Formats: sequence, structure tokens, C-alpha cells
Amino acid sequence: MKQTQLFTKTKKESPADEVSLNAELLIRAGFISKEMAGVYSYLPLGLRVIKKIEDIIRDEMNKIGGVEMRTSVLQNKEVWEKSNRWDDEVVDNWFKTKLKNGGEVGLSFTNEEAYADILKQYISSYKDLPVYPYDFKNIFRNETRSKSGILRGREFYWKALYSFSKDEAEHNVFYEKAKDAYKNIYKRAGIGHLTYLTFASGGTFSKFSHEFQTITGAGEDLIYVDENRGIAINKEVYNDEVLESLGLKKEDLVENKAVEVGNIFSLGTKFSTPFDLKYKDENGEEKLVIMGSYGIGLGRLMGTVVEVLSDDKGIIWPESIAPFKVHLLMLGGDQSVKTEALKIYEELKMKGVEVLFDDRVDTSAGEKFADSDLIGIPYRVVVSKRSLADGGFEVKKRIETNGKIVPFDKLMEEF
RNA sequence: CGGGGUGUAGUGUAACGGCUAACAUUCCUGUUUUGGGAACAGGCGACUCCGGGUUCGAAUCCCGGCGCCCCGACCA
Repeated sequence: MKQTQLFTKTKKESPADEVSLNAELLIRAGFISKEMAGVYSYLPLGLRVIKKIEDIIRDEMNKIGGVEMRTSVLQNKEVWEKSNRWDDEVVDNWFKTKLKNGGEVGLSFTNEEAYADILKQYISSYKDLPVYPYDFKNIFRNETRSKSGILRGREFYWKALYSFSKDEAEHNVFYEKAKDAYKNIYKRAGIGHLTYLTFASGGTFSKFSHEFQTITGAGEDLIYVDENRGIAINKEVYNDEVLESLGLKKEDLVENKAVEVGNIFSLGTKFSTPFDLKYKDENGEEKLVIMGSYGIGLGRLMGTVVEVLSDDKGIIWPESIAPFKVHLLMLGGDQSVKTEALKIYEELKMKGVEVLFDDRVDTSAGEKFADSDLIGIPYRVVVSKRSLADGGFEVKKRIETNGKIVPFDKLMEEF
């Protein structure tokens, strides 16, 4: 993509109404735009990152048997009354609105009921199980206080998968697979080294739920990490009894602030009971379906990556979720430079390398470098009179301080 | 929802109760530039968040509302 096609521009100054690093950098670099507290729009660059993250998650979900679908945002009151989660006394963060005829509808704040209600139409035999449907969609929560830029919004984009299993044993097998899939997601998104499987409060049907917590000062959770075992425990369940049951020793644990980038948990029959979600087993006996839920906020993940991976010049995207792989900078308006830059741009595109081509002609070199550092694309390729005189292009990774000159015919080998 | 802070061109800031609300940046025009946010010249852009009040006079003081940020509470 040519940079002149992008309507966004970078900002020198941080917005006065944002303190969090993720919002500051993402707004300055032109990835997101703030609509109101806790509500952000994704601009072209930001959407590309979200889509990359989405692709990774989709891939990992499909690998463990997930099937993608999409539930509606507008939700039926009657469905939620079945599980007693419609009333504002019970769930106080619903956004609700009214139909012309006066009927009430809600905007999805989670998906359990929607899935249970839909799947009831299709599950009747043990042969129909297990199934693992999931969706990506916007979720709305009327938080009393949104905070930390895009880490905690009132509208956010998430993936939610629900497992429908015949029994606990079948559920547990999948649950373990989901853990691994989640670990893969964070590893692939570039924050695996800072992200810990964390034991947290579980609810009615299991002792624990499992969170995936990424260590960062921007987080709002406190966790205790056992570095050797690679696991952590959330402060909310931190007590002697729990430590003993998990075989954790106090002296091995380090307290850290962390942000919850994912959460999986066993629901048991919490929803299959109110929805009467049953199947007939081999003996014709009716049994309740065992459910599990597996959620991950994509915007929050994107914000967490920015919190964790940046320097004083800007964002440092991991290659896997960067908006582009290569940032091609054309310095100066010299005709030979223009010709070479355009040539290499076309060649990169042809080879399938995602490239953002800074083809602006009246922009100084310094400004292009500053923009490039701020946006944070992994590879920077400079075409200038100097580089051409030196025999090619300058290639520099975002994480490096010095680049190298690569000859014309060797450039493609760099990517 | 409690507490604290804050609200002025697109962005970041300034302005004692008193002249046409200033500066930087962005943007536009022109000339010169092109390896780390270039130089010069000229120009556009603001009902100072909203509503009341005090005053000869309010961006400035007072009251109310709203927005935004932070701390806390809350967060299937």
C-alpha cells in the first residue's frame, strides 16, 4: 500500500486525554481513533493488526476443532431470562435498547445464552457431540469505568468459543487442548515470554478458571508467578489452601501486575440446565451437555502488545501481527530514486511481501524516519541517492540501530 | 458509584477580571531544500464544553450540567 493512500497522519504530541501508553502510541501513530471513553474506532493500520491477530486465533481455534460462525449483536430478552441474566439487578453492565413496538433488546455482553439457545436446535444425540463453535464479534459492556486506553473498553472485539461435550472427561480433554491453543496464540502474537497460565476463581462448576495474564505495569490484576513452573496464581484465589493444592511454595512466587489477555473456564451444566440442553446417549438416556467457554479480547491483546513492545520512538510490532512486514521509504524526489523505489515496491508486492511504501515527495527524510519508528513496522527499507550510490538499498530492522546496504538483486532474500 | 484532577483552532500549550484570545505544530501558497520530525515569506483555521449568574466588562470569578483522565469500588 502506498502511504499517500492512507488518510492517517502521525501526531508529534500525545493526546492530552490519554495517559496509557497503548492509547498514546496507537493514536499518535494513527492506528485507532477515540470516539468516547472506552470506545475506539480502528483506522486502516489498526484494522490490519486486528485482522492479523484474528487470523492467528482463527487458525488455532480451527486446529482444535473449532467452527466459526457469528451470533447476533442484538439479543433476545426471553433467551436471557431463561438463565436469569437479563435483569439489571443481576447483570448491571448490559446496554439495552428498545424496538419501535416497545420490546426490549440487549446488546451482547457475552455469548453463553445465545450459543446454548442456538445449539439446542441441533443437539439431540450423543452423535451430535462434541462441537466447538466460536465467533468474532463486537461486545458491549456498560462498564462503570473504562480505563487504560483500549485495555478496558465499553465496546470491544473478541473471540468467544463454547465447547459442548458429552461428559466431564470429554470436556477435560478439550479444555487442555484449548490451554495449548491459547499458549500458541500468545507465543505467535509475540508476548508468549511474558504471558502465564494463571489460576483464578472458577465459579460454581470447577475449582479454578484459567486466565492468561501478561506481565505489564499497565495491568489491573495482581498475580503471583512461579517462574520455574511457568504458571501463576491470581490474587483473588491466593491463600494457603490453594497454594498447597497446586503444590506452589510462597517463596517461589513473585508478585506482578498483569493484564488478563484471555480466560477459559468450565461451565459444567450452568447453562445447559436452564436451556434444557440435553442429548440422548447410547442407551437412550437423556443427559445434560457439559459446556466450557473460551474468550479472548483482540483489542486488549493489541494494546497489551503495544504496552510490552515499544521504545521511546514508538511501537515495535512483532512480525506476526505487524500491519505490514516492510516499510519502504523513498528519500528525496530524485528521478532515479523514484524509479528504483517504485520498482522495488512492485516487486515486493508481486512476491507477496506486505509493504507500506512511503511515497510522499515533499516529506523530509527525518520525518519519514520518525514516522517509520513510530508506526513500528519490522523491516525498514530505504531508497535514496546515497543508498543507490552505495550499491542498493538500506535494510534495517525496527529493533536494530544500524542498517546494512543490500545490493539490488539480493533484497528479496532479506524477507 | 465515591474521591481527585481537568476542559481554549485538527493536535499540544499560553493569556492579571480589561485592546482584534497568543504561540507551536498541522494544513494551504511560493521559493529553496531532502539520511533523523528542514529554512524563509505569506495565509486559513476558535461562539474559549453547555446553561445560568456576578460585573461597566468574563476564557478568567460563582452555581448547575456534561465530557475526559486518574485512584478506589465494580468487572459472566
